[in-house]
Amino acid sequence: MKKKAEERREQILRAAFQAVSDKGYETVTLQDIADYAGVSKGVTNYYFENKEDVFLSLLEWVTDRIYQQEYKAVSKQTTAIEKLEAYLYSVFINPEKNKKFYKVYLDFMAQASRNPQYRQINLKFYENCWKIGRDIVSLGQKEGTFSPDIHVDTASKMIRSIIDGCLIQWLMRDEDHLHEFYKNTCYEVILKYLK
Amino acid sequence: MKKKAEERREQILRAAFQAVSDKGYETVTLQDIADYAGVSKGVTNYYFENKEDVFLSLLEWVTDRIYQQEYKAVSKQTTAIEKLEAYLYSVFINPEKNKKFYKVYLDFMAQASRNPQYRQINLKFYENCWKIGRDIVSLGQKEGTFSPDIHVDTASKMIRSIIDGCLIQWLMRDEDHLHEFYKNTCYEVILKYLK
Amino acid sequence: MKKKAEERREQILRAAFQAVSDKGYETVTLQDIADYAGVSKGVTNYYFENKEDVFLSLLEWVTDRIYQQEYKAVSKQTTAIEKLEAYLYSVFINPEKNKKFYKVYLDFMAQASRNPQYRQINLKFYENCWKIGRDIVSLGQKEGTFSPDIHVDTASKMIRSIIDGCLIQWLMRDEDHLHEFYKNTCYEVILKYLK
Amino acid sequence: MKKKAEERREQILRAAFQAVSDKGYETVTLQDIADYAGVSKGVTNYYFENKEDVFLSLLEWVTDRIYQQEYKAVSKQTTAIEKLEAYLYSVFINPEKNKKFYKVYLDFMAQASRNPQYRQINLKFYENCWKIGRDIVSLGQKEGTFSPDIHVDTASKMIRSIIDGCLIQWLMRDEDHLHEFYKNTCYEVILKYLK
DNA sequence: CATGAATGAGACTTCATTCAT
DNA sequence: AATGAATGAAGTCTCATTCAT
Repeated sequence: MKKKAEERREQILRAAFQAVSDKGYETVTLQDIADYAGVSKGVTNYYFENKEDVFLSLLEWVTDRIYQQEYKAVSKQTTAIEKLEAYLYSVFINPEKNKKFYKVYLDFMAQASRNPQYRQINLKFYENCWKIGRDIVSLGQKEGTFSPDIHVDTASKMIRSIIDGCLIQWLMRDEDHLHEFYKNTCYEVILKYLK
Repeated sequence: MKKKAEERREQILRAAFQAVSDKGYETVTLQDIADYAGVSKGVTNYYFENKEDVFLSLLEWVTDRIYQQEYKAVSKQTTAIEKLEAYLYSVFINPEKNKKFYKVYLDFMAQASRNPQYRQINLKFYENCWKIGRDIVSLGQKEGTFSPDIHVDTASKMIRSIIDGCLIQWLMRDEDHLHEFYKNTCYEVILKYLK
Repeated sequence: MKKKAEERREQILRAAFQAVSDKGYETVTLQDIADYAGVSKGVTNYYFENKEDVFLSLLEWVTDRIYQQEYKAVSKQTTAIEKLEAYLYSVFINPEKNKKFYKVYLDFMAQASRNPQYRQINLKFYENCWKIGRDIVSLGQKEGTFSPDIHVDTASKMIRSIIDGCLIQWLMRDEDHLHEFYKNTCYEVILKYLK
Repeated sequence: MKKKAEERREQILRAAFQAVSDKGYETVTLQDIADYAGVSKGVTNYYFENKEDVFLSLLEWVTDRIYQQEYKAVSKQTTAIEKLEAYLYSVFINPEKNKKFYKVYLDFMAQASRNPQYRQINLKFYENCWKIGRDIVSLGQKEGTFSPDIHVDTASKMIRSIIDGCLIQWLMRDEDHLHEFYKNTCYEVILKYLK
């Protein structure tokens, strides 16, 4: 029953995601994760090599999920503007989810700044995000919506930089009602840059 | 001699800065910090309440130092463009120093996402950065260099968001030679936004 | 089918013997034993009460096997000297097997020094060995080959002491080529003692 | 105060010796050792790298102490026979001490059979014991007490083999009153071998 | 019969903190 | 003012044992 095992792993990762978001990367214990998952302490070590393995798997799982959501949202739209908007609405999904993810993501980036394994996984996430950005910008240029002077690769990097910069600042300010402000302003800045 | 004590504290904070940058917020031990400072283990507990106190003091000290540098650089210039450029050159000082600071800063933001004390200190840093931004944008509007439609407060937030977003992405990519790229593109994006 | 079960137990014991020899009494896990036996983890607990039961059974099984070999070898000979020689050749069978057995045997003796159950099983082994010794010495005295002053019981104890002492020292020195030396010298010492 | 630290280490080793003798090499915990030493759990890790370091130090310490005792006892005597007797009396010191040491020693030999570090330390002990044996045998040959045909190096190996063989068998039989028997018979066997 | 998922006790180890010197 | 020995809480990980399938 490979299926069962895969479900179990995901159950644990889901619990780990919530636990890390609540308590922080280094503070969270395997016991915490087990508690969140409603399983016994030993289970985590049964499905994962060790704590680090849980975290690496978690980073991979969570960034992949985020990417999938973003990709799906963008795919549904046709014009560059629609796609860009869909992308931003998908990224700035809502205060609760953004908080949950960016808390964890900040933890992981802090790790990634010293640990190549985390960095590697994050890079894969970046590549995916950049790809979305590139596609939107290319399309916009073909449509004539965006300036032909913009360098596509560069723009894709900037789009994600601005997004992350905005959401991190928003998170640091810890005021849910500013979410709308950052979403809109982020969109404006990107749009102005691309036109 | 209050002076002596203050020097001692700074000696420890300087060591802590390097130690945290090298090893990470949670990984670093008081022993590490003592080693980096070339003092005995007990000293840290003598000059600081506890580990958390060291870290809070460190965050305050390091963000203040960064702000002072940025402020000084901007002050020396007269036109808005010159000031903006000076600001960015001061922020993107060089790969080594950016790496050292942003590693620590990511650690602290990860903490701040859950701990109000860190958040408070970071907010003070933000306020200072925003003030620099506001002054530049206001001046630019007075000069006629920047668009009068730009909302000054909003712009100041965005400037720092874009900066942090770029430097974090740069750090994650871990390639020193990209520093130049991010500095330049960051400047372009901001400029395009303000004009 | 009682037979099937008995075979299964022996299969596990054989695996346990190799596993303990390789990894050591306390280090070996039930999983190791299962792996060596090519069966699943649960099987061991199915055929044995618990880990201790495996080990007690193993000690009994392995000492019995050793004794049987020695007994058979001695039985084939007729004179005391021949029997003594056969005994020693059977004990000092070859470096590989001696190493395998004495590693495990040392482990068990270490246990036996504190646990009466192991001690009991080892005593049974001793009794068997002493019996072999007694028979040889008695025969030798009847033949006039060995000194009539030798106390038979005492001699039987000494013979095994010398053998074990030699093989343990040989094992500790970890040089296969010394096997010959210890076998020959052991024989000489015993012979000199008996004459 | 290097002295204080050295005393502390010895205090811990002494406690570890008793604890291992009582509970066994693998069964004993660092908590046990701390309890026996009357100190807190952390102390053991303060004075030793880890558990293995405690045990390696213990083996070294205990075998050295044993050797010193034996050496001193032999040194006091003048003739070969006297020295041999003194050696054996020193080795077969009394049931209590022999039991305590050989329990621990069996544990260590079991380890040594797989771990070169333990083997190395034991080898050093062997060399010392063999040296004592060699000196006695050489002297005996010079005196004309022992047969000139005996090979000195070989004899020294055998003496320790017989001693260890006897004491291990004695320990396995777990009857204090047999101590006298093994001591005497061991002496006889060695003497007969040397003459 | 056999499997292997799940449990949870318990061991080692690290380290912030205290405190006598 | 400074040291570093000592404490003990807490976390990770291993593994014997149980039990549903």
